[in-house]
Amino acid sequence: MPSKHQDIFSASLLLFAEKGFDATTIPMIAKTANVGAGTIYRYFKSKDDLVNELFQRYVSEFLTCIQNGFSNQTTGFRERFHYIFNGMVKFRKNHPHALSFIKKHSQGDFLTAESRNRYKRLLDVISVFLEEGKAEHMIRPLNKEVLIAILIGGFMEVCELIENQQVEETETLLLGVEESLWSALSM
Amino acid sequence: MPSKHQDIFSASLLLFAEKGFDATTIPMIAKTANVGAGTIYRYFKSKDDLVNELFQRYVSEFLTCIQNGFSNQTTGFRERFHYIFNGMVKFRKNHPHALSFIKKHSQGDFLTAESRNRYKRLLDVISVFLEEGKAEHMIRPLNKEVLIAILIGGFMEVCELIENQQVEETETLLLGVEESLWSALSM
Amino acid sequence: MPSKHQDIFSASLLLFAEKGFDATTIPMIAKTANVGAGTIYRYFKSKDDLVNELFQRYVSEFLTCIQNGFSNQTTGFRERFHYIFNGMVKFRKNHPHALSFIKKHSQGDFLTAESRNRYKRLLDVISVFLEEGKAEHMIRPLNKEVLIAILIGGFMEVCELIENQQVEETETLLLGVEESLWSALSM
Amino acid sequence: MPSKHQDIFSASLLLFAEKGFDATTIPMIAKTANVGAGTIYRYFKSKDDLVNELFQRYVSEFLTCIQNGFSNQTTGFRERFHYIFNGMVKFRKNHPHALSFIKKHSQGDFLTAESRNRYKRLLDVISVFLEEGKAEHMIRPLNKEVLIAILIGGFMEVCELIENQQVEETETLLLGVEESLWSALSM
DNA sequence: GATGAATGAGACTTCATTCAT
DNA sequence: GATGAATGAAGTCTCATTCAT
Repeated sequence: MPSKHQDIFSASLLLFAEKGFDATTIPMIAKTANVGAGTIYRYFKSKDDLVNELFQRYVSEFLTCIQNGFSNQTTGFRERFHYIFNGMVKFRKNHPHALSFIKKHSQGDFLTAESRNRYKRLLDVISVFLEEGKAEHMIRPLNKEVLIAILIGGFMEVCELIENQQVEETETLLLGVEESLWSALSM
Repeated sequence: MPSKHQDIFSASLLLFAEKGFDATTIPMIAKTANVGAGTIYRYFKSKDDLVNELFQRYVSEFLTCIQNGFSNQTTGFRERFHYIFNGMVKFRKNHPHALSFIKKHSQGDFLTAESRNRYKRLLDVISVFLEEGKAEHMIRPLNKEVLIAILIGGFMEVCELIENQQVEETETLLLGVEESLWSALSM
Repeated sequence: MPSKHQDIFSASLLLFAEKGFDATTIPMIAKTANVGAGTIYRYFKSKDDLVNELFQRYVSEFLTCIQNGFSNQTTGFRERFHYIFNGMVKFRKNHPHALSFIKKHSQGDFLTAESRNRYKRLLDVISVFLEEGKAEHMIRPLNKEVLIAILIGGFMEVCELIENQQVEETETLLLGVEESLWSALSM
Repeated sequence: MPSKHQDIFSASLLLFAEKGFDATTIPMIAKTANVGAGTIYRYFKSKDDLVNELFQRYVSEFLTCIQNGFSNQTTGFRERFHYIFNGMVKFRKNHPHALSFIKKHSQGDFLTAESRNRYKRLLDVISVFLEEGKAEHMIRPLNKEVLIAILIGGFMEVCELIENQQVEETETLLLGVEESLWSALSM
């Protein structure tokens, strides 16, 4: 695997997360990645292509992290939520900036159908959990989109605080946030 | 009555909320507002100026909506929260797209010191409520930035759903969201 | 004669002389003349038209001033030069900024054939004097264009100094300049 | 050898000299230089930057040409004037259009402090010569600004004639002009 | 007649993308 | 394969000119 590809990926993630797609220029990425501007076009067809590949990759990894919790086949909903939350936290740790990036770009006009699909699949996995919870009266009887909005909206906002270093990530903090979000969802 | 000014304001709000500052071009705004591109510059010094005026105006109105609840000098925290939430809901109704706009642009590089200040003042008002609640053990003992992130992050995300018509705004929905968010904050 | 016409004329002269044609905008002229921008178009077909009318008028007046000296039918060349020089000085006094204006705009692309013609006629009058002087070995045997360049170039440059108040216009100064320029021309 | 840089420089010099800064557009320069419009911005930060670089370079070269005459440490004023004049002529030959350019832009609003300074230094060198000459009663007792205006104003105007091919540059012509200007300055 | 709000052509400038080296 | 100089489409903004009031 050519290292340049990874360098470009990392630089893009960082810059897109920080400044957003439009405010990030190809020369910026090239400089941050220590490659020539033209080199980027060896690995990605276009800037749109680059952002879509990034988006798809990190959305998929996020999904994986969340699903890893499920594979345990735990039964209690509170426990399943714990695994989901843990997955989200682990993802955030393994991929700093990735959540900011996903949050900032999930509505972008540049996203392809495939990218939107991947994102939808991510939300679907959470939906399933929530719907099952609703069926067993463990989760509030709210529209699943709304529940996801509260969960993801709140969590991502907290992640941005951490990534912007406005708040320090501690065990206590995470436990508190987890409990808060669980309360928001559960009956 | 300077109708054009209002037309430009409305068109900008709509487009900025939908596509974001960078992805919205002056010709787009002009076309949506049914004015010539040059006309925009009779009313606003620059695109940056326009976005800042929009931002300040709606942040201030948002603040007003929230503070109107307080003037009642209610004592119970749950009740105070109800008024805050109501203020937010009323604001959303009076100014469709304004919340999406604020959410999407509150971190923009183009924001002036004054704009950032106004936004900070908005958060401060909520902070005061939360800190008082924490002092009386009504609100979870989490960092206030985190509490705000959960409250605002969740609420704004729900608003986007409504504005994108992915969810219908009903009395039941709002009550459910209010209860969910209160649970997220309260002990 | 409507006073507005004169107001616009004066304001234009001042601004064109100071900043040049391109750097002077119609709104600037309107403001300086205390009229609306649209009013200018009642009196002049276009900005080009305005600058051409100004140019023609002041070149013609300059020509008149110079020719007034000749009408005396003096015979000595030094004396005729004195009258020419006096005419130039008088013109400068009656029309501050007009010489700067003429100097700065005599090569402009916006000048019409008629404007160029008037300017040429001005130079021609001086040419005649110089050619006659050359014929009588009173004036240096240089190309007439060159003699004019030295005379007009030097004189105009001195006028700009006076108009920019880098030098005070005194009797002594004028006598000195006249003598200097006569020496430049005469044998 | 960055040929494009030179191409842009030459094209700019030509167009600025002919039409002036304001009337010269970037597309014009690009077309004349046979480069894309964007290319100009690889070499110059802005149009203002371009004109200032041009100005400083040619003013400095002009100064060098004039000072080369002085290094001979000649004693007679007439002889020193000859070297100055020769320097000016040589500069004109090496850099066609540069004198027209300098003349037309020496009062521009776009000039930076550094550009103005360079120009002032050029005039200062001539001033020193003139002041020394005045002290020894070789040069007319006129304000030095006025003397410079006559010398430079006359010379530059003649140069424009040559560059516009309204007059042919011959040895005889130059001797005549030199003599004429010397007469204008000397007692 | 007088005004100035409105317009859009065109200016300067940026930046995604290509291609010769 | 890697580079970055070169390009031109497109963005922001200005300003001569028009026209409803």
